[in-house]
Amino acid sequence: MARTAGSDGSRTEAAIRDAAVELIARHGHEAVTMRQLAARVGVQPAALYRYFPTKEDLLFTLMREHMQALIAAWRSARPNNDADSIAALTAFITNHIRFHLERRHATHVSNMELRSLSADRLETILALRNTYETALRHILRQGADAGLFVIEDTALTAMAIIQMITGVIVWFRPDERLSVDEITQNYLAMTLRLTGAGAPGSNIYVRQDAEFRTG
Amino acid sequence: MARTAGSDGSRTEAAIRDAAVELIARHGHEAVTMRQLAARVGVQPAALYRYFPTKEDLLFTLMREHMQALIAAWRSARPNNDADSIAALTAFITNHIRFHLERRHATHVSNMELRSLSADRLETILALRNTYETALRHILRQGADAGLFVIEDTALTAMAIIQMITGVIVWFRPDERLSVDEITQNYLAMTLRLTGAGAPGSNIYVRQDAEFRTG
DNA sequence: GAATGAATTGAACGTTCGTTTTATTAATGA
DNA sequence: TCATTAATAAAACGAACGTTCAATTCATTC
Repeated sequence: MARTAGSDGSRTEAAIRDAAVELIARHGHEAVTMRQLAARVGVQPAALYRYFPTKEDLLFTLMREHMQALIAAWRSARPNNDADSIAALTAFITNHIRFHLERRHATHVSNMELRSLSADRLETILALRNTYETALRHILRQGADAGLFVIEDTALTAMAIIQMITGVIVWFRPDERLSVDEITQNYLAMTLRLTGAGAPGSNIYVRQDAEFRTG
Repeated sequence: MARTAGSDGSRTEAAIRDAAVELIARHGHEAVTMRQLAARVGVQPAALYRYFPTKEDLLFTLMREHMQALIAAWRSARPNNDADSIAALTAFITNHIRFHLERRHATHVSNMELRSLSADRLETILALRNTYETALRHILRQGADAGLFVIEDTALTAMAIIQMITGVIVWFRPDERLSVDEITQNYLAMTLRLTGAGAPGSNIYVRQDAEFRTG
């Protein structure tokens, strides 16, 4: 046997990516073998090496493209510069949760498999992550400066929010009793309270809460 | 060679546990080899099998004892039943962050290596985790019933808080610019706002924030 | 319809893995 | 002091690992 009937390089590569994301998310990069991955795709192990030179290259490619897609998604979703900080934060939370719920497996890979990367590749992924997180820090700082937020420490608050809203992929399952919209609205309400967007003197807290309860 | 001078079973076992927690936290369970672990401890690979029958047994033991220690820590730290929900939540957050910052490596192992466990052992660890998380859900529900908290969904809020306050181990480093106390107070303030403990009509929010800023 | 390149197989390489077995030495207790 | 037990070393096991290479077949082009 050799080349199989109907074989197509671009289709095979896509199948490898899809299978790899799912397998690595479930079992971890170290635990997934090239033979296991090949079996899932329906090819022989050697065929994988036509598309990715090493096992780590495959992992790195998946992670880098996921991070780039996340940054691109935020670039499309963010409001104009003249929007107020609460609108910007709302857009950030909404985009983040939607993006991550649509790509639970890929997010798991990008968050959990950093230690399987070589030093310079780790640096690349962390730089992309920092680019994304800086967007949130900017929103928080602008809102705090404008007196809209109550924030003790911008960097710490940004980490706390990121951890909280990314954590949704840990417990969310497709058959969840709450819809994606309900979950998003709920996390948004919590984030706005957490940032003091509903602090005394502002009516935003009450409005948000009422919206959630009646929606 | 055979038994070495000064060798002591209980000391060797403790050394294996310590080295295993650190290595697994850094590289992952699959990536750590028994030879690597033995070298770190300073014994031959075969010596490990006197203390743990298999590699997975070692991992499971570390995870189970960590979860049991976490539950025990909360049992000692929790206030009386007649304490109000805000005091209970404060105690929970404070205990959680202190415990996790003291055991960053073990927490990493318990949170990240679940997929390396067999089905029934996974169930055991998840049951322990559920026991712990139920304590938080109780606090949130009691506080919401008493009108002290504003919570849309108890289970979801509990997950969000757990993710947020456990996430501290991801970015915290021993040389952090903030002290453990500062970090704890900051997370506590965020959690109280998130749960609406500073909702309009309550003066708790303002008090907490002022305490943090002046402390 | 022959030539050329793309896609894949099948087999094998050397290495490393978790684990087992056996022998040997150090500590312990009568 | 002498048997006994605890603690380890040394060596080896078969299996599985990531990866390579030559051979082979399908698709495409002229």
